[in-house]
Amino acid sequence: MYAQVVVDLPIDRIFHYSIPEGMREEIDVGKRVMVPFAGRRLTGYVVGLASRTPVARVKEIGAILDPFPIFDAQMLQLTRWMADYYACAWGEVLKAASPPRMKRVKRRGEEKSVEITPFLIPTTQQAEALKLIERGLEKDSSTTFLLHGVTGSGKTEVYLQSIARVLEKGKQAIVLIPEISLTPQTLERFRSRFGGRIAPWHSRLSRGERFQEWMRMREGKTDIVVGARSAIFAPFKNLGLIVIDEEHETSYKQTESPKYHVREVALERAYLSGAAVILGTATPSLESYFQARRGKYELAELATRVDDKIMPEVEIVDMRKELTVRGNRSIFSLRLQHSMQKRLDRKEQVILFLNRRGFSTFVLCRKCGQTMRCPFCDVSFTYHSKTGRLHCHYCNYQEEKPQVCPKCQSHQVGYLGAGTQKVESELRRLLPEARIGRMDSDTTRRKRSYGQILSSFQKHDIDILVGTQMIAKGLDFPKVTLVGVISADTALNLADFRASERTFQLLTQVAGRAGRGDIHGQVIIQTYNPEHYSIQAARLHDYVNFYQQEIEFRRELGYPPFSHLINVTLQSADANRLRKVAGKLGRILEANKEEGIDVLGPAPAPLTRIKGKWRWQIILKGSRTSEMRELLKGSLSQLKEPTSGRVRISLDVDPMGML
DNA sequence: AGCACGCCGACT
DNA sequence: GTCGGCGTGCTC
Repeated sequence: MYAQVVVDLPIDRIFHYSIPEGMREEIDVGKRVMVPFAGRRLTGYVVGLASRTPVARVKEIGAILDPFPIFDAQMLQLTRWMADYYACAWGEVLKAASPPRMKRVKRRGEEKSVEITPFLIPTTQQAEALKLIERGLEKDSSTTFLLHGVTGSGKTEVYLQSIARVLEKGKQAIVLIPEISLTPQTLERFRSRFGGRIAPWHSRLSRGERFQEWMRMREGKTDIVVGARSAIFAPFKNLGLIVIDEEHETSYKQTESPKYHVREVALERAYLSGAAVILGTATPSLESYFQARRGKYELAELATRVDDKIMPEVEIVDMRKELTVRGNRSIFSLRLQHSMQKRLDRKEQVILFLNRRGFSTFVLCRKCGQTMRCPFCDVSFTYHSKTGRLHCHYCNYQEEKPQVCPKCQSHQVGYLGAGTQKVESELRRLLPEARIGRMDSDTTRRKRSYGQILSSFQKHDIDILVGTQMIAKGLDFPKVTLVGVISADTALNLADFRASERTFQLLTQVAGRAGRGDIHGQVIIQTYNPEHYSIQAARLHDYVNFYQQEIEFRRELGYPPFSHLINVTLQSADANRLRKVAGKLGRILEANKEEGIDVLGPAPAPLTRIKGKWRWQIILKGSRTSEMRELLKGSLSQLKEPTSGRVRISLDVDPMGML
């Protein structure tokens, strides 16, 4: 007997090992093993057993690491599919899908008893969505539902009641939510309906807790996992439903290898196990809505908020006119200033959103025009008032702020472009009586500060909360009646085919924070692009309108969902060699490619240098990823022989952006 | 990924 | 003459 083993390295191959006498009984497919490999000891995964081996000299397995298989046949199939689709090694995927190893198992204490709250009576729209979903749950084959519901329309209630149906049938459910919204409050909402049958799964769990939860799932002591991306690998045997909340979130794509998108993995797992999938969002990704339109997904709509709360009123302020017509130099338009004052007078709360942290987003010499840039990255420095220094947001390098221009020695160093720190300080000047809080990755660096800021906002110890991305999603504070977007243009100006989509999603999500209580909400969006369709559609809360314009743009340029992209990034400290290698790979790809595949580039990446490494990229565009992967595989092996070394090449299948 | 082997430049 | 840079290939 020989074990077919995949190792924990980026080598997509199977290696054979002999099984020592004492391990014959214990060895099994799906268990982890310790194996000798090129003079090292590595973790391996047994993916098969064979009576013969094609290899002349095999080594012996060192140890068996699991008392029972951690992967069943279906999970092996799923992970193998991922390795193929994302062009990475099986071992990397298996590693990402593995529970932690535990030496000794501690029993955990008393189950906390939880009060079970009853299900709410669904609204007419929720009832219709549920009826549709229930029909899908009856089937043995997998169905995907796109639950398109405006912010505040009660999508969670639909999830909860769908899950209840699944449990009734003796099946299990996976609920995926973005890490950022995986708060104790969210978990509580699920716990209060399903009690101890919930397993939480997020990055703040310790190894022991993770292992414990994993065991409880495997042993059938829990039926529902609520967690971030990697919860998709939950060891349920009879999976009935996968819910992906905020389906459009970019954080569902893993940024490190294996660079998988959990939505695609979920669809594949659901297909293998005959489970249903619910993709819930107020702003579907273009891909998902496109699939719903062409009948691949079933579309369920929740068009109004629960209790018929009306959507907030969205006003757009044209910042081009602010200075020229109204003589206002402030980062706050007069309209926003007046509205904030009014809300404060009425003892209501305000959220101000700006997707850039720091004080000034660039520093330049007003005399010679020199901008202060990170010496290691191709980005301008951000000035932080907290430290009084220049920070690079890509490599964390910091410098003292210059007293004089390093190029021309002029004293006229200017600080331009506002970040959240600047918004906060300007706000203190403008509204000295207001209590102001700020929430961005600088103020939430300490573990508990995220919850602390939110709870003081909840208690109304804060009147105005200034923040980045992280305040755009999911927050539900009834006293927030005004949301101000300081600049809608930051995402729009990126050289990325998803710029409009991101902008629309972000604006819609932030706008959804307003008017969740009894008072009608108001949203003010400041922009230099007031006519842009993603801004106009957000103003009208009109997803379909946005979709129709954006899908035309994608169709014309052949971008997703009309094609797939593979982003090939080449990195090196040696700029010249990098350019040569990139050029060579580009020529090989051009020469080998077949009809229907476009090779874009090679070109310097949008961020030409990060942490001292230069970056070039080639983008493959085509309708069949399998052909594109074949082309890459062949071309990379041709490139291997004469050059390479010093140049690192990484692949990203279905990248979220071009950056 | 890491580590060994092997081939060309500058050094006690 | 050797030491050591890195480019290349292999790992059951």
